[in-house]
Amino acid sequence: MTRERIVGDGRDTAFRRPTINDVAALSGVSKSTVSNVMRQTGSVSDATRRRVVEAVERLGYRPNATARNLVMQRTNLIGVLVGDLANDFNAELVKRIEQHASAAGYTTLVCNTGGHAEREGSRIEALLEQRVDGIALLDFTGDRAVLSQLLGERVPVAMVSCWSEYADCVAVDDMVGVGLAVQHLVELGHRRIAYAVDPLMEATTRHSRAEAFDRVMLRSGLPPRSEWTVLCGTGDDGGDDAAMLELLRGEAPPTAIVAANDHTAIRLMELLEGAGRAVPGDVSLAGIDGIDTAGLSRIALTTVAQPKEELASLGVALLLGRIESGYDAPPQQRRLRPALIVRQSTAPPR
Amino acid sequence: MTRERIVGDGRDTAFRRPTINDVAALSGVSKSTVSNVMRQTGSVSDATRRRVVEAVERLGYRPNATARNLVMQRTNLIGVLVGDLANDFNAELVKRIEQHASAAGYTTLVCNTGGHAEREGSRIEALLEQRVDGIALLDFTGDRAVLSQLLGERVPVAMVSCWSEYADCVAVDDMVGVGLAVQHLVELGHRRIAYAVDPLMEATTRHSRAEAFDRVMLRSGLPPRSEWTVLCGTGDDGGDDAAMLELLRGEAPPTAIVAANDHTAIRLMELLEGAGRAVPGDVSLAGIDGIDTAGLSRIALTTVAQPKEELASLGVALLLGRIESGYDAPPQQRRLRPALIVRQSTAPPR
DNA sequence: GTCGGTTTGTGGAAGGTTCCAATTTCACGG
DNA sequence: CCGTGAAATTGGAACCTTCCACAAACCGAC
Repeated sequence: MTRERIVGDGRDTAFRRPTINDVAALSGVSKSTVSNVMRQTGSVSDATRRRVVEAVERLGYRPNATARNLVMQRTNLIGVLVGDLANDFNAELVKRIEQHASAAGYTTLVCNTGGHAEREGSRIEALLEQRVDGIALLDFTGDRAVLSQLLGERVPVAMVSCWSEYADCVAVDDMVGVGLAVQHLVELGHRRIAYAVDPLMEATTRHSRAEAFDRVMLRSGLPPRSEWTVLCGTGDDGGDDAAMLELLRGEAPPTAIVAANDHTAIRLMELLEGAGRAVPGDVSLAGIDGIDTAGLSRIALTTVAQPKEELASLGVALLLGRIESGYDAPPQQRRLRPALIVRQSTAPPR
Repeated sequence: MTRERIVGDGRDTAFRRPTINDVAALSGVSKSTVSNVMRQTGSVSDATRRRVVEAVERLGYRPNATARNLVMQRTNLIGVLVGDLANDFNAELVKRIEQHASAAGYTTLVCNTGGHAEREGSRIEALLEQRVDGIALLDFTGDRAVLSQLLGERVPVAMVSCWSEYADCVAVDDMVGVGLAVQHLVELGHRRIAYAVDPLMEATTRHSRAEAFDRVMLRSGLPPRSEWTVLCGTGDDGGDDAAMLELLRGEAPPTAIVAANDHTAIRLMELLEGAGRAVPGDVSLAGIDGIDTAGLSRIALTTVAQPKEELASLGVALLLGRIESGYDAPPQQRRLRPALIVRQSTAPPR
């Protein structure tokens, strides 16, 4: 039962975790009975149960999930793929997803892709090798190879706050969200409105919000101008903050900016004020997401808040539903309604 | 090789992932050879290798990590326990830890404990069942039962930004950190300095910073007053924001506050300004951690920044070191030096 | 050809569970 | 005391790998 000592330095003894067989031997029953006791299945007499429980405690036995996973073809693990955990919105979402998942008995594997398709692919590969029961995608680079890799694998996938027609999805209705922001600005009197894109943002959402912006502007009788859609960023991410400043320096510049997400809106707020433009004095600024930081009174960013809690709970529910009741069912897609939160970063134009 | 159809609705066919045996059968070699090809071990002829690789691709074979884990007694999984992922500092740390771990071939299991010892215990239990190779503790409630549970398990543990004499640790030197903050305030002319505690904060760090504060104050010839150490919080977390406001309303109130972390400092900034106290006009405010939000020009919080990148990389290095070169070695403990970042939330007293 | 040595390939055990069919034990009525 | 059905218990197969000792094939030299 115990192995021999391995080395001579006197402190390293072969250490073996107790197995179900050790428990069986100590309590004088078969491993099947121990298994039944541990899982509370089958029928075992009280006396036997007590003896087994005692042996379990004496030995400090803990079932080996690895072995269980192998035989059950089930790991109770779910993977969460996120672009940038340092983005408040993602962090909050992941936190809530982990909570719901663990309440349902699942443990969460988190992978940060940094928005690189290559990394995304390799992390998915790792998740699939670990035989996760399902994957929640919070960010998706949109890389076609990755998508087909995933779809070809028959692994349940739920997209949370992003979108694909082939998988279960839950996301905010971007037409409504962007509409709320634009309408608010229009009501304040703005006519010249620019749109700031975050190059690091998840691809499907990025497109859908950008498209929504154009449609909403048109609907408000304000034909969008393509040069007023600016990719903002520090440079190494493919965006160009200078372009936005340039735009504001031109004649008849935008009097308001809708940013594709709060993270960008707050960066922009820094940028503008650093360049001597007051917010909302010179330019109004609205974001999307509703991160906590936007609510600080010193930031006071007007934003279209996503219902994070519903996003997380519905996302987990969709994923677990697919895991537990079969892979083959038409994808379920849920659109949630966002809510406008008006703060002090927006005001009537000069 | 393929199983029979299962149900009659015509779309659900028993699906089995290909195993190493399927590959072996298709390519006409033994599973051992397939294994050798996959792991690039042993010696296999070019011709055979090609045939195997082709079969692997045809079948879409992916090694089953579950089976491998079982036989290798190794999962290449590490657990990360964090109190609150929605706290910027933690999110950034987790992100970096995940990066380092995955670069080293490990996948990361993230658990959010919410600061509850009970939840902490149950999440650790889950991690141990999954047979993670090691656990990184970013937050530790300090619960003794949990600690002994962990220490009794012979599982490698590294504490990142928290401390225990029994495990590998890497954290900032709190005496130095708090010292920098206090010294800065003293140099500005403050004599009456309060200390704001975050009740949700990780226990060991909370104590060490609180103790450091007292010692540093004493050293500066400013005997700390116990009623000036205030547990700040919304109430449901055990803290009491009102108490801090009360304190400021008294006579000869503190002219400066050191907060145990940036998160609390920023909350306090909101609170104070909401109550009509200007920062830094009426009260100076300094935090600890150096989160990104503190650097926003509208927040401009003076803070003692932790070297996040070193914390993460060293933490992972310590953990992997212990995993890969033996459990029994004296704990390694590393103290890093924090750095003061002076911004606009601190100024000379009135 | 045969011999030694190297390269290449193989079969089977082990790893720790769950599940199921089969067996043993038990309690009770006849 | 036997038979019966239910309750309790058990042994072995299966899950999919890795690893190791061993076998087969091959090669060049004599």
